[in-house]
Amino acid sequence: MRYSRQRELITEIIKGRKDHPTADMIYSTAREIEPNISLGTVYRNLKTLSGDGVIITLETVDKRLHYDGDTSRHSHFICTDCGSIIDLFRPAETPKEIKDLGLTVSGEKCVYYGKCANCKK
Amino acid sequence: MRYSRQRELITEIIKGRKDHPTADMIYSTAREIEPNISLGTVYRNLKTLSGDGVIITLETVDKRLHYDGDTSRHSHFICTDCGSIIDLFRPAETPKEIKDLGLTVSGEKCVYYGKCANCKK
DNA sequence: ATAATAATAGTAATCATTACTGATAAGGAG
DNA sequence: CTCCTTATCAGTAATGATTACTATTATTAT
Repeated sequence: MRYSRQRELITEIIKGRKDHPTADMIYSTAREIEPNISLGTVYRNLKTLSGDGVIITLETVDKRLHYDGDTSRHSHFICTDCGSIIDLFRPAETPKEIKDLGLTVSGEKCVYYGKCANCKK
Repeated sequence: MRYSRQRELITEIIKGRKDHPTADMIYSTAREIEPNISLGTVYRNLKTLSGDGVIITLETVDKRLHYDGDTSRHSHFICTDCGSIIDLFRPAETPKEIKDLGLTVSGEKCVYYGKCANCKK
């Protein structure tokens, strides 16, 4: 894979934030630094980076993909009221059932839904 | 909510199968019994049924929504080679961290990715 | 420096899902 | 049972995130 200034920028943007931005959010941030960067370029590189395990892709309740620069094993909580995504850094252990079924796990996405502390009031 | 023959049929179809069909798959099955049923009707009712907790909506790796008639608490394994979805009926327990953060869980979606026994050969 | 070809910018196309509209039918009131 | 209100429907158009395409640019091995 060749170096590209655009991919470098996109990677920096995702790694530099602790939330879970969409392609569009990354695109608008990228344009502040690289005004001619194309939305297609953002999408293409997000896909590449995700495929290479540099970032993580999250399918949430809205129909857009969200990206996470933190590739350490962790889960997510999504508030069904305000939509905020909260990291859970102490995820549950992988079900033993998987071993019994002869499956090999390469990744996991655990999302819990409910109300965050703020929205409970 | 009023009764409708169409919603009844859609519910029966989902509850009657053990896989995780898309709206389109449900639509084509429904048309065999109710030839004039509309795709929009299928989508509208799937959304309603999901909102009422009668069925579960799954966001998978392909970009279409899959539906699960089994609402008991369980997780899923998705084979990244063949795309098959396997039920895991002994899911991991919910992370204790959630309680510490003051979050209330109403639902969860845990998906594990990897290779199924068949594709490992 | 040059050639080969990844990667890009800009734009068009795709396609799952949603919205819209006039017609139909569920089901409560009289 | 008949009428009326309005949820639901069939059919079709619109939406919008993502992908595909193409001529151009830029990386990197030789």
